[in-house]
Amino acid sequence: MEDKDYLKLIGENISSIRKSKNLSTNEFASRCEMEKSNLIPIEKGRINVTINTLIKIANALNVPLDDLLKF
Amino acid sequence: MEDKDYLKLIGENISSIRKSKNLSTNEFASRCEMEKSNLIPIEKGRINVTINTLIKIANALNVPLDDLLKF
DNA sequence: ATTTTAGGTATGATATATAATACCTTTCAA
DNA sequence: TTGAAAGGTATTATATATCATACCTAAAAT
Repeated sequence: MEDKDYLKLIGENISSIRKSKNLSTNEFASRCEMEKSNLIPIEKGRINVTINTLIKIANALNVPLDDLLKF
Repeated sequence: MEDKDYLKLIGENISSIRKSKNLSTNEFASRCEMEKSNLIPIEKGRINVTINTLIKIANALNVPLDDLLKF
């Protein structure tokens, strides 16, 4: 599997968990203490996220890190 | 748990798996197609690795990504 | 004794993740 | 019929991940 594919899957995981918790991108960004302009491309799989960012996201979504990395 | 702690744990995971497979840092770096000068600080938990790098590492070690992220 | 090999550090260059801000469009409630 | 609130994009700036290379020390191998 290509790197890009992993990023896309991670983005989809994040996006679908966020939606399942009824969080807007704004609310989500504020919980992550990150910029929406950075989070949306992450959900689209356009950014090669760092582990610290993934941890922030997992915390904001209140899920274990593993949930973001299911392939 | 602090970000730094996660990085340290991930580094320890990587280091101990590498050693358990009897890989030198040079051989490891070459399998990752990465620089040793970047991998050693990762093992020390000094670098906020990206997902693509973690995936390269997991592939080089022939373990699932999850194995690097056990806390 | 000399050479390898292994772990490790230092440094300058380049690519890119993230911040910060502004803006656009559509939808829907007031 | 306006004006929030939603998803999304664009851009500039800053921090830092990764590359590329050179170098050091200690321990083993020859």
